[in-house]
Amino acid sequence: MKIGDLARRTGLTAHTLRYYERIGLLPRASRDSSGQRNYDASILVWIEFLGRLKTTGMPIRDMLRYAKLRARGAATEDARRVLLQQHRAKVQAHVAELKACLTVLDTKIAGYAAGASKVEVDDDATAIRPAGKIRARPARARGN
Amino acid sequence: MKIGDLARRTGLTAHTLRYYERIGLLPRASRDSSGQRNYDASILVWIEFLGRLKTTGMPIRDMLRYAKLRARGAATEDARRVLLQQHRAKVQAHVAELKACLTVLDTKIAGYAAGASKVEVDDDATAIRPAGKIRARPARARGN
DNA sequence: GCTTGACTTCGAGCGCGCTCTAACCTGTAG
DNA sequence: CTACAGGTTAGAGCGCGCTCGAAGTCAAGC
Repeated sequence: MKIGDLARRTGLTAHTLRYYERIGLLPRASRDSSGQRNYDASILVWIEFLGRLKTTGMPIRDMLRYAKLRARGAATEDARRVLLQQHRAKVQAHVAELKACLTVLDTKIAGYAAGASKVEVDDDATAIRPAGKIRARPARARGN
Repeated sequence: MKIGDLARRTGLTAHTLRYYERIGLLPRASRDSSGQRNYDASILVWIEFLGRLKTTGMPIRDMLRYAKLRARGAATEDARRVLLQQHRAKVQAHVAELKACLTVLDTKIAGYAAGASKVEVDDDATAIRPAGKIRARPARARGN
């Protein structure tokens, strides 16, 4: 499979696929006689999984850590499981947060629908600092 | 209330608060005799709401559209309701997507936990292109 | 008077995740 | 032989949402 086909199948652009290979998210694809990438269909599974991680908000650097563990084989399965479990917890927390926001949105929408310039809609007095986001600045540590 | 206090109360930095004012997300704060911003406590409600929008993934340019409608008063309530309803739908869809991803994660984690290098964990053959993301490039239209 | 700390404006810089351009190469159809 | 589609690389550029630095002002406390 050539890069254009893979692009069509995954919904990513060829540019993005090359970019992913460059940074190590995708393994270096084998090349044909004229240097063009030739993909095995099995890559689709991996790319889809990457898509899930991306959808759930995992930053590329973390996907990269996972990818590198994966590349090192079965010995890293524990580490990978831990990584996914931590990510899962974050996603779950985020879903809960979103649901809370949804009810706030619903309240506000209901206010607009019912009130029609009769109720003071802009002041629903909920407390600030909703879920303990204490501004712990991420500390920008790099180093793979 | 001075900007530092507001920063502490909201969890945003003073830098960010000034930035928000600059771009129009926050109304221009009144200044005291020496030019320092003096905030009314009512701003907290608005900032919290902005936080909800941000948490739910609304881009700043959309918050800006909402903020400008809000600034124009009660006549824009219909438009604001529509805007929030559209956003709500997106958020709900995103939550559904995340939940689907959670079950995928769970499957994979379970595979690692049970298998321990006995099952082939890296090939759960789910179909690619999970939720009809057809690569409609956003079309980058600017203009407020 | 002097230091300290919190504020002001303006504008540059950054991290992220792509996205695109330029210049070039290759295989196939007409 | 020519045209064209689609591939290659290296590297620059972009949109987003901040984040920070420089240089200056101001008020309070010692």
